[in-house]
Amino acid sequence: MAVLKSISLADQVFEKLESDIISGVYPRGEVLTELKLVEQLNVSRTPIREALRRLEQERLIRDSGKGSVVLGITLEDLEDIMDIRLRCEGLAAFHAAQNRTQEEADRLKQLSELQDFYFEKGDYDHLRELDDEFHESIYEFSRRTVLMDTLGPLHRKTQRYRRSSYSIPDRRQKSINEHKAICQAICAQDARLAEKLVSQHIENAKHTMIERFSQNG
Amino acid sequence: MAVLKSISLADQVFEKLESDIISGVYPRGEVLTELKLVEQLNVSRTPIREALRRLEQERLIRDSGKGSVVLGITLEDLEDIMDIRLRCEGLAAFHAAQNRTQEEADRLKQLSELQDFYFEKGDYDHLRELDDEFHESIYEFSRRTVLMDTLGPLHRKTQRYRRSSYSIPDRRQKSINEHKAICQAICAQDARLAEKLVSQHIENAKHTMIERFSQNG
DNA sequence: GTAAGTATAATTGTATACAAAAATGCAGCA
DNA sequence: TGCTGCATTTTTGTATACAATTATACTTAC
Repeated sequence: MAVLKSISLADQVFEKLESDIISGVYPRGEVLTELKLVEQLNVSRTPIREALRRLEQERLIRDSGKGSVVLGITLEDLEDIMDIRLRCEGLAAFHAAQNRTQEEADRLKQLSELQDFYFEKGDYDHLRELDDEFHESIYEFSRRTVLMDTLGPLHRKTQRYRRSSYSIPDRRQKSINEHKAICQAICAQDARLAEKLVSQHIENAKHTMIERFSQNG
Repeated sequence: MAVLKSISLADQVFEKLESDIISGVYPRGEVLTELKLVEQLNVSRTPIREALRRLEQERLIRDSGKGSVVLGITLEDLEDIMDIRLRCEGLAAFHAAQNRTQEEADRLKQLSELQDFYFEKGDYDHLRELDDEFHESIYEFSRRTVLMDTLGPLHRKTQRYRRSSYSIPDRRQKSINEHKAICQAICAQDARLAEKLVSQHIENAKHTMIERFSQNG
């Protein structure tokens, strides 16, 4: 039978806090003390401390000497994150086009088709999840650990903003089409084209996000 | 009197291990167990565990279930690191040129002049330290936390390779001159020029490093 | 001699205990 | 009333204790 790997409490706490900070459950400026988290999460301080040290390393919180201050992702952060992705994510696509296996190419094609399906159905939550998986897959298929480890966390940090920008019908349609073109380039192992298309895709996504959030404040 | 901030054991352990892994004291593949580190470093498991979790987050080690396996920085990693810096460090310089204070401009000018001085003296260890500080200063002066937090760790991870490439006289001289030009652009608040010069500088540095290490293996 | 099984070691995960530092609050006194 | 000083509480840093799991080695039976 399949052995389910038990995930440690420390990992669970990290994942929960990371997700809650990125999604805004804990707003910027909120102070997290170890004791409060012990009560909220019903685990001892040890796994909580390990999770906090990792969150610090990701700059999602800052140690203030008296509790950890939530930093989260500001609009300026978002702008820089998208600037970095804009410049580097094409590189991941370049390597992915070169290093992908046939199974991985099929998987990408499948993801692209599923996006069409859920778009027709109007299931936009599912659509956004597929968007996440599409980009994470490109990192993974590049087989470059530095790119994966650099772009992965940056991508995850855009979650809250991405969710919102997916509510714009026009952008939604265009994004799906861009994914389709990227998928074709990677399947055809056209590394240069894949690189160029991904850069353009991120550029477009950046402008949509920034415009949307610059208004709302 | 000046109050010396006491650094926690966990931070000390992290800094020592990070430095030792990056510089190659612990070679790739070596297994670090908590108990061994307890004996070597004479601290309890708690601070050691916190340091290990942070090193994992930086992908300098990997948890194997039975000890932490040292990953370190491979030549492929170096190539990707330099590719990312090549694309993004100019952006940091762009913001630094716009956001620098007068004191920071002066500091940069001072660093550049010190490099001339130690070059004349033939003190190349000191020269490399100044190189480090020059680049870290640009990240800092950009006032962009995402860029600082992305480029800082990547830059630090090149340390071992950088040290060695500084032993090439020709590159040493050119590097100093490039720094001087970058410094002038930032002082003149010419953001576009600073961006371009930094990109070229990293490109040159990358080629020197890769060439040098591709031979030696 | 080999294999199986059991006892033992090693190792990590989690909780708790204890210490030190800093903040808080309260009481007493001017 | 307002301030000072001490006690209390809060909070983190560090060490240790205990549990669970897995690897190791030894012993015994065949």
